Amino acid sequence: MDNRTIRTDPRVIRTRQLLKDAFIELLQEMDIEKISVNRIAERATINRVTFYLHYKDIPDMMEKIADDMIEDIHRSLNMTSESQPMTEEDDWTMLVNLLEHFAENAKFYKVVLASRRTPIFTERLLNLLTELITLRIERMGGDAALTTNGVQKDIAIWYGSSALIGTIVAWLRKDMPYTPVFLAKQFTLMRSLS
Amino acid sequence: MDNRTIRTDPRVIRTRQLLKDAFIELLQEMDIEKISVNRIAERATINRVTFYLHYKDIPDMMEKIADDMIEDIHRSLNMTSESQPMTEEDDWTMLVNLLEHFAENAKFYKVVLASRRTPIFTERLLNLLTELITLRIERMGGDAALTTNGVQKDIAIWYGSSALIGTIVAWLRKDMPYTPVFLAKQFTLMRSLS
DNA sequence: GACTAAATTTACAGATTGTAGTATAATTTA
DNA sequence: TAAATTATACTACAATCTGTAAATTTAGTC
Repeated sequence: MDNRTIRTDPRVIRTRQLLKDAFIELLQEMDIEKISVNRIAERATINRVTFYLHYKDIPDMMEKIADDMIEDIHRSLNMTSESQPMTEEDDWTMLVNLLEHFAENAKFYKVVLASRRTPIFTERLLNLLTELITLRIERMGGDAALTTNGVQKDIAIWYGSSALIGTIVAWLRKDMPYTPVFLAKQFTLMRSLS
Repeated sequence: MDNRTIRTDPRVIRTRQLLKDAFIELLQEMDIEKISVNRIAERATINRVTFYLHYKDIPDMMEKIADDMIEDIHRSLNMTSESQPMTEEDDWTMLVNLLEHFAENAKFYKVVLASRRTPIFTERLLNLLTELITLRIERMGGDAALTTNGVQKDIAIWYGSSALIGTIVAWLRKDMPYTPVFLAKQFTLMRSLS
């Protein structure tokens, strides 16, 4: 079975859809560690062996579903023929399109992005940074309690903490090409607005 | 065994350290799905049954290790007695302390935060957003190619893409308390600097 | 040295995994 | 429409993993 090219056979489409739906359902109900091929096949009313005709294992299935997700998002962006030449207008449109795409498929995205799929460590660290940034923002905006420069407080917190942890992770992945002090300076430069 | 309070017995400390080291080692070598209690115990030169004397299962062990991690980080911050009263100076110091703590324990953090523990979906989306933001930044700074306002380009990209995806995830978790358009406006307000 | 608690050893039932071979059903093509 | 192709179902199997139990040995504490 040529996995990515030939898949017009309605049986293939149906089977994969059933498996995907079953997997998303199960992700809502339990942690991923508890999801077995057995359970997925059972929920999908598909024979377990058939699963292996389509996917190597569960991680492989997740990769394929993620591939489809990226395709969907690309479509939702309404990219003009070439992706290079873009105006500020297009920039705004793309961002809105992206967010609306998430809103329309919120059920799916909430499960695969926002449920407890976030590994425990990143999650804990994110919580910690969120606390710290909350303190910092509340300290700054003693008067402008709720909004700062027209930015909603909670959104600024989400933004700042995610940016922080994400940058740290990227920095670690690249084997720390900058010193801690340099990176810290960069942080202060970038968040000088919020 | 009172898990968090009484653990002065050197045997307990030794066993948990061996289990933790073995787990971190295995995480470097293979995906988490392939890590079994069997393998951990084997690598730790500890009887498999002993694992269950300390942890319910692997996710439980990860939680406990994450607890310890948060404790460590808190210590590294050098919080002054009270955490509330802080100056801008303290803010800077904390940030530097945090980054230096990561640098000192990079081996551990790189494995638990920066290896492929990031779930496939978030990872894929992060890659996509990184591409988009890279385009945007390169478009803006046609002249100021490498640095914008003194901010390193790659760092600005890490920062912006992480902030974007993190905010979206938080927004989804909260069941989208803002409309897509409103959220998009907030994004433009916050990144108006970068 | 006696007492206490942790770790080991052995054993077991139940579940999961991945693969194989054959049979049946659905789809496509000539 | 009939034949050829391909997907799915069914049954079965060995290997591994899980979680728990009981009895024993080892190490630490008082």
